[in-house]
Amino acid sequence: MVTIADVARHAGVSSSTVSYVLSGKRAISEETRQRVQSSVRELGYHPNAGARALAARRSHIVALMVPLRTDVYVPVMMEIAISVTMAARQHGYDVLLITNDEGPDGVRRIAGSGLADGLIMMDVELDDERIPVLRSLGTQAALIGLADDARGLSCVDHDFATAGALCADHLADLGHREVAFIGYGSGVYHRHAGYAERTLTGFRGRAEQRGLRFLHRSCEGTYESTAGTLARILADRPGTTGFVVQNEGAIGPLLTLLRTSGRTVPEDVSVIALCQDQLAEQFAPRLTAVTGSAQELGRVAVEQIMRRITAVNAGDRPADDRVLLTPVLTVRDSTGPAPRQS
Amino acid sequence: MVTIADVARHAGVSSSTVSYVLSGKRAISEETRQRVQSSVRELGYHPNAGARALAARRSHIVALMVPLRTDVYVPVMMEIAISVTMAARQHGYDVLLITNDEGPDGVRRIAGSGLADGLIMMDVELDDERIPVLRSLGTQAALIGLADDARGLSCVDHDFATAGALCADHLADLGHREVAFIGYGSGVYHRHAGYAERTLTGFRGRAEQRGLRFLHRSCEGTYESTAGTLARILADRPGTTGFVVQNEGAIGPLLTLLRTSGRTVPEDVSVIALCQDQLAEQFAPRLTAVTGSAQELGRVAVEQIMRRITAVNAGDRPADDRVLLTPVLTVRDSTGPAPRQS
DNA sequence: TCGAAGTGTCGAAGCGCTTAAACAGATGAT
DNA sequence: ATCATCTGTTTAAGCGCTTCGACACTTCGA
Repeated sequence: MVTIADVARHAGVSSSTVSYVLSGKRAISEETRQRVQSSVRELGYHPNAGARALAARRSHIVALMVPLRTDVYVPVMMEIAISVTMAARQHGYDVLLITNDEGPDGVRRIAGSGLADGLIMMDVELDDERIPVLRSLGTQAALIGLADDARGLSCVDHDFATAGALCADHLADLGHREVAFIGYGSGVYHRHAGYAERTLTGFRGRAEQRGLRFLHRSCEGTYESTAGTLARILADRPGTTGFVVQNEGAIGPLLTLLRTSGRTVPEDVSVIALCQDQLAEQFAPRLTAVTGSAQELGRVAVEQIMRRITAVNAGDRPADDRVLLTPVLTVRDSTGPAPRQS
Repeated sequence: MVTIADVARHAGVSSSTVSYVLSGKRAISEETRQRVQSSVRELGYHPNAGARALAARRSHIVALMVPLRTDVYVPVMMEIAISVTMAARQHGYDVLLITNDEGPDGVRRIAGSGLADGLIMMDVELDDERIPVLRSLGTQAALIGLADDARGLSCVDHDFATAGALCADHLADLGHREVAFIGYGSGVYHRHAGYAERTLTGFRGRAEQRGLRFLHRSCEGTYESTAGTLARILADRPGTTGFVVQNEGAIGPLLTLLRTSGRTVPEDVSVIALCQDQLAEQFAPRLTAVTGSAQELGRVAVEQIMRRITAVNAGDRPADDRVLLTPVLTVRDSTGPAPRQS
């Protein structure tokens, strides 16, 4: 193993000089810097992470707490995890993966051991028991999602209310009058009312403004439950011509069911999905969809946590921050003008 | 921050005694142990990770290198990542997430800095350039997937050949004579011939044994490409009554296409998917599928890496290990007896 | 009764790094 | 010429933990 002392010897300087070259925390003459850097390269030196963490009291690691649940669309979580990892690397940080099931004790463990300098939490519940722990330990954290009480932390999320509103606008613009919103199963609403409810609220508000008659039905995302949901909608409102689908699992079944019931998309009914573009492109017809970038979510969370860590390190109190990312509606082949009244 | 010295003072012993209580590496009287442990609890002591890593030369972290690619079914990767994390926790280990794009330098960085005691690599290519680096650095590693040359490492994977064979057997048992295998896009075959080719080989071998006429067509997994693939199959072999689908993205489109072309599943044609049970259950009809457990994959990889780390720590040479997990065929509603000759 | 072996605990060195403080030498103002 | 200032480098003190060897005490066989 190559140590900083080896590099120092090789470059003919003291080890503190090597340290200062690497951290840039003191002025070093150009000539010395060059010499040290080439020694570093030549010897293949990598600072020992443990020693660095111990001496500097910073681990250069952020922890990412991911949910175990599978009712949220999993590829999105993976995309976030990966974008967090890559964004963190840009700052010289690595990412430690922690599962949600460790709960508040997990937070205590990570903070207590100094394993991570900060924490990014996904799938935060509105009244999450980890949040008070975070606050009492003074641990720096960024949430992906919104918490009830976000004092002492930074948050980032999609602007789901706007996403819902965009759906309502698009259908109204196309002349639809009766529309249905197919949401998540009731579990999701009860738990982290976050995105599910915010989308619905945004949709409802705009739908009312635009004079749309609308229906909201929750749906578990299986074929059977989608069939049941659709049957109820069509029984209650036979004139429904527009569908907004939030549950990714319900999309495929819905399209199949509409087809078998003799309804053509988009001539007879329009369908908008709230899902990733990649998924929207996979169906036939390709779906008009409203999406926010999952990558961006991860990137912003990393920026937030880095800003907090930097502030603390400079002796400042980190500023709380709250970012909502604006979603985008992409028109594809599943939405069209409302059919003429029959 | 609570240190080991605080605990020692509180319990009225020396800090080395506390250390031995916690590690169990020396005999400690029952009475002292109790006293120390209750001090630990009372003070909420967590050993400082950096100091521990520095002194013991073990970080208690394993790195998990995940692919950036999205052509592999993403939820499976997430499931593996999570099961790795949870299994590692059982051994007192945490998991560091590294993206594939760091390549061999990533391996050097992790090994050189002592950040991780071992490495679990997913999505290994047959002739992966990280493997020689691993070997030259003496880094302990476990692969999820099989490499060309696995000397010096442990591997675990599904037994895809058996999975393919199970598909052939099931269709043959049901009396089908002409079957088609819908594989991945050609990129997957060229890159990590691993699972794609092994499945196909297993299928082909058994199909020949059982006297099945079969066709293999690659497919990108989009609606359009599935449509093209199916059209070609039906043009080349109009009598095809059995389908094996490996590309998860092609499943939905295939079912839709079969339906629109007037073929009923399973009365006219049988469909077997090579995919997770969860996904297989989502379609209508629910699909007969062959699967191995992704969780088990992660668990075994962790066991392997732990065994290697323990061996190295004891001064032994770690034994190479290679595990293939046996897949299971679950019969559901998408396969049935071959239709009578018309 | 004595030495050997075993048991339980402690002291202290050291893991590889960061960083405050000291220091040497050059530069400039007086 | 003298002192203050600045620049670039070194010295040395830890960071909190593990672990080796030492030590005190008990137990046991001869």
